[in-house]
Amino acid sequence: MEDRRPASQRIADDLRRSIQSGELAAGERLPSERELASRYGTARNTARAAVSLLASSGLVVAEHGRGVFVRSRGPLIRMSSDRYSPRHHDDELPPFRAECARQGKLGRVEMISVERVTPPPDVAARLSLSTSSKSVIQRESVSFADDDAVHRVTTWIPWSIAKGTGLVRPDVGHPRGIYGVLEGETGHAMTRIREEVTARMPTPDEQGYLRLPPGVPVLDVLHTSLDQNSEPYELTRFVMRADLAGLVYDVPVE
Amino acid sequence: MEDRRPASQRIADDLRRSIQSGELAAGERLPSERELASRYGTARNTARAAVSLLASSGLVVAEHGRGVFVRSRGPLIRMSSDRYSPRHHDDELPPFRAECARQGKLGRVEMISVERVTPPPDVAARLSLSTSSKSVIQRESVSFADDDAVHRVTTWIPWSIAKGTGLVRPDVGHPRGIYGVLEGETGHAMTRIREEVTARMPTPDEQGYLRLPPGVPVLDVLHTSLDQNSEPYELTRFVMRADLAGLVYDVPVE
DNA sequence: GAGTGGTCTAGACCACCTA
DNA sequence: AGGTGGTCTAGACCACTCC
Repeated sequence: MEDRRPASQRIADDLRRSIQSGELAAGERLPSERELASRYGTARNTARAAVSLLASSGLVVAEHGRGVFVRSRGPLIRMSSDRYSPRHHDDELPPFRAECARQGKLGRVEMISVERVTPPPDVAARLSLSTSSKSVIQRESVSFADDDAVHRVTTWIPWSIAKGTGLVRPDVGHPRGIYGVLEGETGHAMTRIREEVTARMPTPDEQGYLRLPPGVPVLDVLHTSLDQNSEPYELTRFVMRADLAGLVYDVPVE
Repeated sequence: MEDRRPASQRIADDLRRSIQSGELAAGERLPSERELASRYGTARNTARAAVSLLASSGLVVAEHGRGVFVRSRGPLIRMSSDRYSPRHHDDELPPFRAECARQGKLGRVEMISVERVTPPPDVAARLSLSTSSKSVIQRESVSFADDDAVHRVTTWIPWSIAKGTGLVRPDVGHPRGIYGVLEGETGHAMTRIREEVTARMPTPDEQGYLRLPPGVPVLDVLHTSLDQNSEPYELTRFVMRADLAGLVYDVPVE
């Protein structure tokens, strides 16, 4: 009966197995830390270490005063590459809200700010701008599905393009949103997009405004729109909760 | 001089600030846990909790017996959507090794297994197969850049297609790899791809074979290849270290 | 009030690395 | 040998939730 593995890992492994086998179903409460400690004959801290291993890998979530619960993973909000397609120009709902509706959720977008700012270096580089002062309009918003913040969206448009359009104000007022304005009022039609996708753990402020439980990474998508001259005219960064949202690319092989 | 925040968080915040300001540069060692404890007048456990907060968000990495070090983040290995393009058919190096070379690294792929298996349900569904027994060939490999495991690749091909080709053996022996075989010997030409992208924390076995430090999420990409009849004929799952690799999609708006 | 997780203390011993 | 992180103990008090 050798047991070379540390007690905390043994407890964590036992719990993980119980979860994966379905013995502990999604939403169910784990034994309390004190219960685990006495059951395994360890100090409470040790049982607690085991639970926090599972928490930091996103398997369970602790609720203060209530217990530790198995996280449930529903279907993801899927941001598809065809969300910019002309096929969808006459849709009733914008892509995010349509996807939420498809899953029986209520989509909602909350505008945070619209400002003329100096672009961060990675943004300036992709828009072929010098990092000269206040050369872009920055629009920030947060998208919700049924009160869960799903992603934060930050859009940058060169001031030289956005100047004089409705894009400098929070309410856009165009049936097709900012892309409608960009095509209709400034003549930039989207012909290609380029999206650079990474994943990482959230920063503390992202944890804050997305209300992220520990152990949930974010998808970080840097989107560039190219116009009919293959020139970049708009950049958007999506920071998405990876446990609530995913990406789908459906593309031709060229 | 109010300090309502817990001491461990205060220490973590101070360290985070030092790192972000560059005061603690990438690769540098943090003060030891005992040093932090005495500096802040807390128990060692408290200082340790602070450090492990940073570790689980991927900012630092602990090395047993040596210290805790600020993680450096180099440029990512970028898997681009054009890696399947006919434009690259005559390239000297396959896409992964070419990308590594571009970054001065040595790319290498290690074959793990080639087996005839019963497909997992999500795979069977996308290949329009019943989950009947052993209906696919499964090929597994791990890709390395300079001794770092960057991603694990699992490919499934329906047995009805792979039967009788070189795909049932580990060494493929075609200049263009498995896609060359699929096009040349079975007549399935790739016309579209569909990639479903999510991110999550790794499972314990992924932590093992990718040698993942804590606090590093993985990108989980489920790739489907469609042939000239828009039928799926091959599926691949990439599980990628998100701190070493990213994705790039460069696609037309249709 | 009883039970839960959140934080903390002040020790201890072990495993690993550097010298 | 001495310093580092890894694990653990046996307590304590606090904050929150539920009844």
